[in-house]
Amino acid sequence: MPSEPGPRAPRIRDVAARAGVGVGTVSRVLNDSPGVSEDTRARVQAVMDELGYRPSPTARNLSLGRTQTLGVVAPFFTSPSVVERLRGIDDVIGRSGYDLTLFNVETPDQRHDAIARFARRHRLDGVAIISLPLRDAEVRALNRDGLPAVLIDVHHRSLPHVAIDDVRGGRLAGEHLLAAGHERVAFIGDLADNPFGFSSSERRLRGLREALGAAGLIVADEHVKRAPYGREAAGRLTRELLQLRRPPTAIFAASDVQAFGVMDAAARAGLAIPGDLSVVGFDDIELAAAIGLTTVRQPLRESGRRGAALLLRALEGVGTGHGGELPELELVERRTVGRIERAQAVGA
Amino acid sequence: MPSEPGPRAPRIRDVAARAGVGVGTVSRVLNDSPGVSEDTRARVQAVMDELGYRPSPTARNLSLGRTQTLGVVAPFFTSPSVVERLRGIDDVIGRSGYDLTLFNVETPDQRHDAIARFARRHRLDGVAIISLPLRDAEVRALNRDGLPAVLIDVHHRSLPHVAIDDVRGGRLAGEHLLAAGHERVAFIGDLADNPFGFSSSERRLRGLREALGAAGLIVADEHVKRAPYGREAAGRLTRELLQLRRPPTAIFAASDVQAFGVMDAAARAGLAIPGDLSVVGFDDIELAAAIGLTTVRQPLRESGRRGAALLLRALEGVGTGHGGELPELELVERRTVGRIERAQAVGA
DNA sequence: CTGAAAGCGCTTACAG
DNA sequence: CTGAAAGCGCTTACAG
Repeated sequence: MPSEPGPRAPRIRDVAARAGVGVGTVSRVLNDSPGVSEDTRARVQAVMDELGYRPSPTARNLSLGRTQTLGVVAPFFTSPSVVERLRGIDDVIGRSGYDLTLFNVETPDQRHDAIARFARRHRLDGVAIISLPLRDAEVRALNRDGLPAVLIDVHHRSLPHVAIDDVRGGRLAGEHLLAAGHERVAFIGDLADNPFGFSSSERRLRGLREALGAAGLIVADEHVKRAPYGREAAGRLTRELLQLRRPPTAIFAASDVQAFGVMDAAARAGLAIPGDLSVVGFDDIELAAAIGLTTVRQPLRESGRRGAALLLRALEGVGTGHGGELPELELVERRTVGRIERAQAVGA
Repeated sequence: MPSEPGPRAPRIRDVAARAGVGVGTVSRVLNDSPGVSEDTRARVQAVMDELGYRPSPTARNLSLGRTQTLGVVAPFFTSPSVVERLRGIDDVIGRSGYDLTLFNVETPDQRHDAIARFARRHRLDGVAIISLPLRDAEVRALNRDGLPAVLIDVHHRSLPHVAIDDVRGGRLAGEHLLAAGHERVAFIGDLADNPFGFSSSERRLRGLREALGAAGLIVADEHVKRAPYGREAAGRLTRELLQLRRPPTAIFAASDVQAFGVMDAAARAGLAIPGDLSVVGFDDIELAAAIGLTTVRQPLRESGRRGAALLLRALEGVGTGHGGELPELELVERRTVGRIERAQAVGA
């Protein structure tokens, strides 16, 4: 232990005694409640300063029936895109007086734990859930407990949420590739039936198919590859694609992290990007720019901000409004897509 | 609001009444305390299940004088290296029964806020502080309040901490570059006198100097550049270095993120890496491998695990033991360092 | 304007 | 083995 706890911290009653007032009065100056003469207020304040008094949030919360802390449930909270959303959440929660408690979910079990853990609003005043579609039973539990909740990166008919149009994002990627002359486009994404219920990957694939379809093209079945989220897994899928008799000329990855896996595998296979293979990612995380990855930008940080703002509003009992429109998705053109006819490297 | 709060959640007294026992007894079965007949225990348990009873952590904590939550104070908690450490912390705290509250520090003000906010152990049972050297007054405040604290990525003579030998890390980078024939090695790091007090950057520079010094070489003053942490800033410094009359043949960056800035600037300047310029980073964050960056690996995630374990031990009142030795630093050779004599690109 | 008291929902000696 | 009661440190009607 650093040292002896020392004399116990002063409580409200110590302040009251020393100031010669009742605890109620101290509480009132603490809370800037009206009905305290300027005189006593000053005196009490002085004693608080002198004693270095700090009210106990725990006691306060018990009395008030709240916890003053908000939870964030996120799968793989250390993945770059989740981190960006977290940053957005912190932008607004950080200065709100609420504490932020993290519930990391990396296994289906943890998912269950997390949700059970904050149930009954005994622990949290509200919760933001990132990228995890909720089951009906879970939504009912939240409602039953009156626990305000918002969803980020997930659509839901009865809960406030902020989400993007993934299908459109996939279409943007497809159209860009099409414009560059690609006709054999592959897709690398998450498992369609993953234990967390992520579904954005499939929607992005749908968008890609729509874009190609509008040009009379299809995404060949052998060109659609799925694996658990991650860079290595994406690299593995890429190797499979490259060994096909008719390998794709371009790969659209459901996330930048997966796109990096593609680039990695291509490099190891001795392929130049974009000379031999083009790749488009999704997210536009910070490193995409550094690497020069062409990708579909989604407003990650802003989604966190909106979600947090929505949560704060729900806390005040303001309707279940949805997040409003997020900034549009856009394709950010960098250095990983080459024109297919000329078969020559573009840019550096 | 999702819906009406519904009937209020059952309290311990409701369970007691329905089970025909006193609240003390319910509390005892709740806490697996001895001295409850198997009979009553079963009966009480049944009622708890029936009512869906969940004890209030707030009330429990007030009664017990603890909060059951641990804090993590981190600068830029969304930077890759901090995220890795957080992940390590979560590895061990996640299954400990403690909640994790985040205090993000991106400005000197926030630093002050964070430390004031959890003072007096009213809010937290313990705290892990990442990369922020503590001032003496802050350490005294922690001690006075009896708030267990551990430091990660910071050395301290009286607080449990886990840190690496940055000087040695710098030396590893220098020796590797030397072995490849480089004699004009530049350094890009954080501001020596930054508002947060980071100091690892300077120690890494010292190590670099030692290595070159041992070979009778020096790091030219004009080859030492510092800026606030970040990719763009590192890119800016790189451009300055490249415009020198005698530009360096290699750059050692104090972190991988900064190394990416170097690579970015080099690419924009039309320089090939490692053909025209070599670069060595520090950290070995996940993406370093994807990009093929040669770097000094430090055990980021493990540092979080050790720090958290230390904190847990401090919570149990077990001495202030230091983190023990972390896995050794090692230089991970990839594709960004070329041999200087032959002046030819190495690898792909 | 201000104090005494009850209440928030637990835990834990203290007596049976 | 078990219950009644005090206590954790606040807040907030309720009476002055």
